Amino acid sequence: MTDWGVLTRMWKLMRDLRLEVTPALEEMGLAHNDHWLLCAVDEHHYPTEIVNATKFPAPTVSQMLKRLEALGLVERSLDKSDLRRYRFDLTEKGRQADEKGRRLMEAAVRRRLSRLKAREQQELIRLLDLMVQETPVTKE
Amino acid sequence: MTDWGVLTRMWKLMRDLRLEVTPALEEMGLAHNDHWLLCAVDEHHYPTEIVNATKFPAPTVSQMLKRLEALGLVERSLDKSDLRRYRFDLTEKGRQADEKGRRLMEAAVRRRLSRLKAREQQELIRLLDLMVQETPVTKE
DNA sequence: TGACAATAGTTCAGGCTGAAAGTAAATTGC
DNA sequence: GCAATTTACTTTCAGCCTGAACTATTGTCA
Repeated sequence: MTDWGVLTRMWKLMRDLRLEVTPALEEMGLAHNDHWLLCAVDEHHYPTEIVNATKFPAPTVSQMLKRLEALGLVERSLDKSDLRRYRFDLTEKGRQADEKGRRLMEAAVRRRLSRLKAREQQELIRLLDLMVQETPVTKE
Repeated sequence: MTDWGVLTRMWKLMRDLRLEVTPALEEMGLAHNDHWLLCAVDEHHYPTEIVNATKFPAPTVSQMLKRLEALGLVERSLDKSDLRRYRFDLTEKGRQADEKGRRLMEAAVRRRLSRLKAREQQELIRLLDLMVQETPVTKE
């Protein structure tokens, strides 16, 4: 069945990409998901927004931010206009880690994606895009 | 850049599929990766083979098998010809859980895949297949 | 045969994840 | 103005995951 075929192939692909990239990320002190968080902090500066963007559970984000803060990759500051809120920003070190992680991951993808012709790459993106769209939540 | 685009889309897709399917799997007492293990046990009956097939670390497989055994989904038996080895098989209950999990995951994929035309679905599989092929390991 | 290496799998300790509960500030409604 | 509710985020705790070290059995070869 096509459904199963697509699922297993994607699963293997993501798994293998992760296996390729994890050792290098670990040398930087990053757990495998940390890089996605850095990306999120780069454009969403508040925990709630980061939760919405990444769909990681709130406590996970809280812990990750605490850890990344301890590593000096993100910086926490109080929002004077609403004392419940913390603002987070990438530090210079954080920006570099983000850059480097991103290059690593891109390189891993490119090794595989380069097997496709340019037109096929475009087509792949288009098809993935169709699938990524939100499915309307069905109520019960 | 195309590489990044493909990566982020696939990441989101897998994440969302997982979020959709996890609650139902949890009701069955399964953690999010357990289903892949059941699939593996269905055709590879020894831990070492399961490690190779899934690329989960050996201790992970060991723990998962112990847990699934406690749930009555897999069955452990000693290999008389090599006392270091254990053989694992799905129980009837395990086969049913495998079936059910698979139907759940297929349904989740189908909801998204059905947005593509039949020919596009075939094309997607073909492109994914090209990417999944093992990259020869570069020695240093 | 008997020492040494290789193989199969497990145990353990520590880190990551996430549901539930907690704290603190802001907002709402009377 | 002030109790009740909402919002923002954190802490707690239990469970899953995994690298390192371990046990037990088999294979090798002198």
